[in-house]
Amino acid sequence: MPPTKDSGRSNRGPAAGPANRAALIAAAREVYAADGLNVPFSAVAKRAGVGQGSLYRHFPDRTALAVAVFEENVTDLEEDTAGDERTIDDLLDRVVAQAVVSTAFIDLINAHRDDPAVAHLGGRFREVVVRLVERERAAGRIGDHVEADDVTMATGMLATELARAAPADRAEVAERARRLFRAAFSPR
Amino acid sequence: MPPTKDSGRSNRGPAAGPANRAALIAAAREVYAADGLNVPFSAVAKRAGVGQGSLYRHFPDRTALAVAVFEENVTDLEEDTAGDERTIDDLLDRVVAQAVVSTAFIDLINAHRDDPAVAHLGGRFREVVVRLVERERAAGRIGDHVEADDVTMATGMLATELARAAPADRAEVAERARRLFRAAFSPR
Amino acid sequence: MPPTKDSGRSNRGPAAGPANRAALIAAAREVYAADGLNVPFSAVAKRAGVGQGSLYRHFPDRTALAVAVFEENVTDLEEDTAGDERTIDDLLDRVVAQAVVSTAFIDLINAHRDDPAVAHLGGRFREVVVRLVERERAAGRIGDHVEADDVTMATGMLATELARAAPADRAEVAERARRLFRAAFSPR
Amino acid sequence: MPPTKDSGRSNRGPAAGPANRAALIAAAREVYAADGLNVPFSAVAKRAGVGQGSLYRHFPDRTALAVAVFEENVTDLEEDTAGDERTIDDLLDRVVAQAVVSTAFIDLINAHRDDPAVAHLGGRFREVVVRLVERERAAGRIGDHVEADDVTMATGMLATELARAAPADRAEVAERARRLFRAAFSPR
DNA sequence: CATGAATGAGGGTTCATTCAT
DNA sequence: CATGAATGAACCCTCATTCAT
Repeated sequence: MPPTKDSGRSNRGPAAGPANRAALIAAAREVYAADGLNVPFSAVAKRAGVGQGSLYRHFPDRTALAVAVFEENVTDLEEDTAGDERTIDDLLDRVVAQAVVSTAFIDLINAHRDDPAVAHLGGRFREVVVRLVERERAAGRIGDHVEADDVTMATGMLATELARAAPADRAEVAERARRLFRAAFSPR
Repeated sequence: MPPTKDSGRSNRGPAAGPANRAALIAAAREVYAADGLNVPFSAVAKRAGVGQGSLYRHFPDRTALAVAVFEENVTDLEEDTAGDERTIDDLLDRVVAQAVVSTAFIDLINAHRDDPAVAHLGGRFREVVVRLVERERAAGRIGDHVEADDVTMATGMLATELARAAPADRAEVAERARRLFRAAFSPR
Repeated sequence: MPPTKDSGRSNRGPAAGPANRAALIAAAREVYAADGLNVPFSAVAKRAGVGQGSLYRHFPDRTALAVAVFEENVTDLEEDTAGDERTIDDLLDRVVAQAVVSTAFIDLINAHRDDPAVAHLGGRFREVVVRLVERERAAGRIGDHVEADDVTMATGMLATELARAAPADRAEVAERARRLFRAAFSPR
Repeated sequence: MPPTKDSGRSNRGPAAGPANRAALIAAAREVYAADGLNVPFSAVAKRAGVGQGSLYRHFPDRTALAVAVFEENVTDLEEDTAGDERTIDDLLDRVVAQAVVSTAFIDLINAHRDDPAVAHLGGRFREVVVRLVERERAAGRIGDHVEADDVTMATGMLATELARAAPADRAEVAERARRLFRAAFSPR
């Protein structure tokens, strides 16, 4: 059960902790984007150049890792939509850019809606959307029939559709989907 | 009278071929609807009351089985939309009723768009949509901006969103999504 | 996920089923006796020359395997004690001969006393003891204070003590323990 | 006054050495009694509120820890049986109270009978038993056939039987076993 | 042509042990 | 000298696929 030998990169010590955590999050992003959501969990550790045990220490399960990944996204998003200039279109832009990770998160949210960490994150995301919708409605850029939950749902659909498409088709898919939602949201 | 030995359920002989095929398709529908898309492939055989070998004989891989399942759906759909009374809303109704299987099919289509059987089936589905869109547009029930591919995409989004939702939430999700697409398609 | 190649001994077909089952039981006996109770479960499969999957098919968990092993012992025991000549000493002889397996069974019984298969087997064993105790008491070879449960407990203690001892010490341990129990059971 | 920075619980410095040692021994007692012998070794460190490294520094392996734990028991026992009033029954009382830890020790003794620390401890325990047996025999409370090794063996059997039993059954098991040994040891 | 057992690679998770700080 | 994160081998179990009967 101990490492049979001292094979290669050894214990870098506790100092490596935060770096490992960050590496794991980055690796998760890359691996999900490259190989989809069904990669072995351990592939994340391998990609991060980190032992299996460290992966489990930092993120006891898939959900925890997804939460960490998405937490960065949401934080970015909050900062980015803090000002008054952001629109729903900007939100969809971001979704397009993060489609695969977003889909992973949405799947996990649906599977673990009771997990408090997940719920909290979902709440933060919804807050962003609420603010955007209010602002856009006030500006008359979207119809009164549009609710925040409609935009949230559209966000999920867009992400999923992109994650599903072959990379070559993504631009076209994104364009079509966004036209669809623009039509759905526009004032009547 | 031929000897009818072994009237149990073992080897029912060659005559069982077509019956087995049908049983497998039905079983696939049930199993996917009940337990989602991640059930072991072998669960289909068990549910159908058929040996593993027969499953593989009839359907060499998951795609082949999904194609067979969806083929029945498309055939139904073609028959059902042959007349003049069917609308896009009716199409979405059917999608709602078959959400989980539809999602499976969509995933497989995306993963095997080169498989001729898949392509053919996709073509048939698209034909149905084209006809519907033409008719609805002629009737002035949808806007001129709506293309068949928009409806196809909406179909996939709806199915996926439903397959993803917890069973208890499906009614609400379906309602919201359909409102969204109605708004997107309505004449301006 | 499929066998990468056709590496070595391939599928011997369903006919190998019963033989595999028997081989697994025999292997379990050997492995437990040789390496104690903490061997990896998979070692049994390896020793039997059988795939992991087959082990799990025949015996879904450790308990099921232990039950099967001990079932043979109990059946033997029942047959052997059917006549009138058998004594408690003979029972202890058998325990000595099967010490390690007996210990495994006792441990599992204690861990899964609710498992019906385990309970049934325990009941059969107790029956044998009850018969022996009645007969011995009638013959005046043991005291009236001796209950079947005392003998059952002694049986377990003897087995465990032997399983624990180094092989070289077993004869001495067996001798001492049996003297101890003989003293405990003898008429006053 | 020296700077007492970091009064939390991190690195308490060299002074914590003996305290840690004692905490680990106490933790081992608790953890084994509570969760049995198969807890992760690291659980002891966690329970003691001490780093993994300190556990390994003080006790390089499981045996070393078990020896330390049992050493306290034996020392207590020696003190307690120094006077003239103690009986074998008192010894068994103590075993009952310490069943799980005793079992752990017995297993380790059997696995490492060559380890000098283990041997020494075993010797001390045996000394206690020898004294008790002599005294009890002189008092006519046990038969001449009883040897110290018989009592030692009974001790181990009792501990094991208790450690094995479900907590709810322990009282009954203890009662039956002690009756058995009393019968075995009583003068003829 | 059906059956269903056999196979074994692979992914999940745990935990003994080491070692940088 | 304490800390506690890092490591990775090992075990568990599942399930896709094959193939003797």
